[in-house]
Amino acid sequence: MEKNKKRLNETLIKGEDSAKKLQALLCRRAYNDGSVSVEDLVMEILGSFSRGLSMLRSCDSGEFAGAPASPYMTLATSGDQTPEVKNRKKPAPALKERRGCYKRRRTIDSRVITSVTIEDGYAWRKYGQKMILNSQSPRCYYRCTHKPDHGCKAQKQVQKLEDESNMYHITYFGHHTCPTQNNFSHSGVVLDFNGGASKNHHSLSNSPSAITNFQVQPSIKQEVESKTQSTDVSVSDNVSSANDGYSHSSPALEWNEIWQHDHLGSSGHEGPPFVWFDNEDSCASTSSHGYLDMDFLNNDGFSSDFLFDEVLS
DNA sequence: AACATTTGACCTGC
DNA sequence: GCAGGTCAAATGTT
Repeated sequence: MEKNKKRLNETLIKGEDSAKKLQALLCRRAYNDGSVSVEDLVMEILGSFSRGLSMLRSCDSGEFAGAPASPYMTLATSGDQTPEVKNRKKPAPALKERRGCYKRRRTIDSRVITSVTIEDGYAWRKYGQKMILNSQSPRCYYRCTHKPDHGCKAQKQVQKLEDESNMYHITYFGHHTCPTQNNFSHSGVVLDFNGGASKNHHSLSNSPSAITNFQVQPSIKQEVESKTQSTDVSVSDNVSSANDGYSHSSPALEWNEIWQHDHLGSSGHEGPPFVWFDNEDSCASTSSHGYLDMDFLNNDGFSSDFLFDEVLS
């Protein structure tokens, strides 16, 4: 176990070094196009590594081995909480059960993208919105629409970037386990984002969690919005899950309602490349995020070397 | 009626 | 105590 700890520590140190090198390279590039947000992004990476290393260093007495592998809460069993938990701080409400216990946002198993639209081909249900410190735009919280019926644990947070790019910082947590999840995920599919800067093609993994159907064309969307939901495995059905039959409120439009002066995603916007990271520690602030020119999506298990090579190529 | 979003309160970690 | 994440009642939409 101590050996594993050492290896993990070495891995994180290596990652930290890589991020520092990336910082030096990207910052120069960022200045060329007038953006400094790349620096922020790299700072997040460095921060993640630093925190991870700090945690490792702080638990050198064997507690690391016994620490939970995942900070996930078992929400499904929240009703089984001990009375000590349920009655903490305040007396139980008279007419209803106390809310289930929940943990603060877990930081593992998260992926971050930056996009002009918050649509990604899945059906999401908004369950909260919160103003974030030092951020002019609220952060919106979504979970998979199919959570109640299929127990899908996928969640995402969406926050509008505060620059003038009308882009959104989207952080995904967990993976879709619902039957209507993405159906592009068979291996061999190659996405070609013609958003301008991107030039490379990348085969997608066949991971069911890989979100591969970004940038649904508005025309397609309109077509499928009128469809009834089915379980057929097809592109159209896959797209239809983005709105899941609720054609009245696409996420993009919803956002326009929140920021009435925004005009995102409603004018046939050609999909730009996304930033896509497996994130070890989701960022807490998106005050000035930008985006990298990156056109691949790879959700599971890519190495940091691969990621950085792609960015720098 | 059934589903969605909104929003204030609640809860937890730092 | 604060900030972020979640809950759930109220409300809106179809």
